[in-house]
Amino acid sequence: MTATQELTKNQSLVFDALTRADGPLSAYTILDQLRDNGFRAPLQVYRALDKLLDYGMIHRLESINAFVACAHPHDHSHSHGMTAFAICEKCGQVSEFSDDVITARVREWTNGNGFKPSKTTIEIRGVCASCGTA
Amino acid sequence: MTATQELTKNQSLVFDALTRADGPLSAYTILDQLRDNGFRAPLQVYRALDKLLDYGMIHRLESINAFVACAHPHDHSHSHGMTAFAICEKCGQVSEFSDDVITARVREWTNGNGFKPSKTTIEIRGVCASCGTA
DNA sequence: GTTCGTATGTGATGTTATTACATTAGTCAA
DNA sequence: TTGACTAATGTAATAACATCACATACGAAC
Repeated sequence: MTATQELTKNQSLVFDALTRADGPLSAYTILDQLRDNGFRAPLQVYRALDKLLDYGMIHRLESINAFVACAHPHDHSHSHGMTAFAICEKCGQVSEFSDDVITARVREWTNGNGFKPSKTTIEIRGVCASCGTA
Repeated sequence: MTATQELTKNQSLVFDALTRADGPLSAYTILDQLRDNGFRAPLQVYRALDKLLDYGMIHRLESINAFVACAHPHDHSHSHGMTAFAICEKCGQVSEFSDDVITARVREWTNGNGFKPSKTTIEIRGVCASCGTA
């Protein structure tokens, strides 16, 4: 995988839709946005999303069944760590961060218990600073 | 809420189903198991699940859309901390644990960013020790 | 140009969750 | 006891999320 991944037409369309958006989008929202580009079926979206997830260009937010463009596309600092997400339930904004201490601590548990992790999800739902003071 | 929560008939049936199970169950699996007890519609299950979640007697596993009975029903040690789950993708077994360091670290981030958390999800998917050596 | 792997198109289906509305059962006060 | 209120339940329909199965197109390698 190179710095800038070569994307197919559908993958580009889906990635652009997520990049344009100011927050996470559901697969069906993406589908609706891309109807004018010839998208007809959910699978067109899901297949593109799968690849983009593979490439590490987007994230899936498990707790809200939505997808978001990676906030740090050029930053490989957390490529070996876990990424955590704070999701505002008021405005939908997502903050992405990674924490070495949490990563280490999770790895301690998995090592200690013989568990081979493949994907770790850390999602905090709540109310962001802007919405909390408003 | 007392030590032992008073449950309604449907709540008891759903809770018992989850307690009997040796792993997480989807809402529709629970529904199927309770057909003989008069369950007909998803809502009967979802309503009971909502209450049981409220009472802290069960957990929802966001990454696999399933529910599991709390592994430490009489242990209030992690009632103020976050609960993490290791989910084996081979056998479905779920290990539940809580970690004060992770809890503290997450709280540091939320405090530092003015984020008011309501629910935090930590789920590790992978292969458990038993399945890894098999 | 044939073969092969990858990407795409399309319809149908499977799975998870909620909305809307009707009914039942228990509690409490007048 | 009645009425009013609240919680729980029953049921049908629908919404939201995801995959399967199969057909077609496209590009690279030989």
